[in-house]
Amino acid sequence: MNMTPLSQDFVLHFGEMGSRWGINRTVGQIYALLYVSERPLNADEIADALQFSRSNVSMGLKELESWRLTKLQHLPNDRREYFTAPEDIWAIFRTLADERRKREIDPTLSMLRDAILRGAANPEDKYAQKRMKEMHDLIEMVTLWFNEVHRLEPETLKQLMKMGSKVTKLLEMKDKLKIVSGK
Amino acid sequence: MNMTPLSQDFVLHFGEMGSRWGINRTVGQIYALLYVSERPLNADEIADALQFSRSNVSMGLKELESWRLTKLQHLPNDRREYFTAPEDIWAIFRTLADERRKREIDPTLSMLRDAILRGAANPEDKYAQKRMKEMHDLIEMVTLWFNEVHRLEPETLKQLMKMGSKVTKLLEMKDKLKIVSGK
DNA sequence: CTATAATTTCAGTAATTACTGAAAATTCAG
DNA sequence: CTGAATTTTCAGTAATTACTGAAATTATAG
Repeated sequence: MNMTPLSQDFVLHFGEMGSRWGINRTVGQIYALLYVSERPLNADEIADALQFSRSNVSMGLKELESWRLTKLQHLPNDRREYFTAPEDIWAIFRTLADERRKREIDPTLSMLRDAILRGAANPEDKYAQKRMKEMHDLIEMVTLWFNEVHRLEPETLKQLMKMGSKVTKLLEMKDKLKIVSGK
Repeated sequence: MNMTPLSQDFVLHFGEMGSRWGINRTVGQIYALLYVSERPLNADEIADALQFSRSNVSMGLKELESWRLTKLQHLPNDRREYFTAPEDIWAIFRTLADERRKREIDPTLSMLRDAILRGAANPEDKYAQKRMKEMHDLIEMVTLWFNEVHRLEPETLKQLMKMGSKVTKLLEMKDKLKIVSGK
């Protein structure tokens, strides 16, 4: 199987971008290929399209699976495993955010919390703890908020996003409304 | 100079985390060290504290500079350059988000836009374009919103975050308020 | 069960990225 | 200017990460 030039470009770009994050080129390309492919692909087709060894594809798929970014299925009269990227782009976004939180944010928050609670004899440590607290609070705040926004329906989200900086005004309105309703 | 165990742990954790992102261990550690250090440090002090070669520190600082994450200053009667991390953690967060947008999001959006506008003869390309459009719209939406939120004052942001999922209710209130005020 | 198809593992190797020390370039006090 | 202090560059090397092919494992059709 050979990709169309359109898919080619997309796949290559994704490979490059992947390597700017922790994700390696191979994994990025496999995901991109699945993402733009309408029908499910098996490992051999992927290896063929991307010119990777079969074993490399196997490892890449495993990695993607650990990120919960692929779906596995079987076709009738075919023993091979077929892979797709989930349909709903919002779901993909959430999954990715979730995994990153689990792998990167949570351990960092935990480390920071521990560090902040330790005894600090010297002024250096006092200052370091102050800084760590600031970082901790920022991360926690952003994360908490994100978790909440996460649960919103795409429609609500779109609405919110259209508002943009008008949220400030909205917040003011909220206070007025409270007064009006007496609540 | 030797770090306290507290700073040690923080610096090491950051080094590890850095390498999960595109940032290398060295750069992560240098930044962490500056972040928890109350007074500015020169390159030799950094090299000494982290046990890196002087030239490695030089390269690391240059990298951090390209991310606009360090501030350079001079001390009286000292020719050497001294470095700090900016004070305001929100400012740091914004800078980081800005740079990532510039380096990762913008090129991706541009690639997607181009791809979507190309002619698509076959059904595969049609589908691929549909998917790319979905991705493009998601990224653009999140980015636009983020840009707006970005400009808000920390205080407003905190307020918003405290609200969390209540934003949905707030949106409903907004509609009611419109009716009440007749606007 | 058995035979074969499919997938995974893993040791070895290739490719990439990180790091160093020496040399070059730059800066600035005198 | 001059020369010492400081910083940067860069070629070579070390360390890490990615990738392959062969062998082992697992799954399933018959």
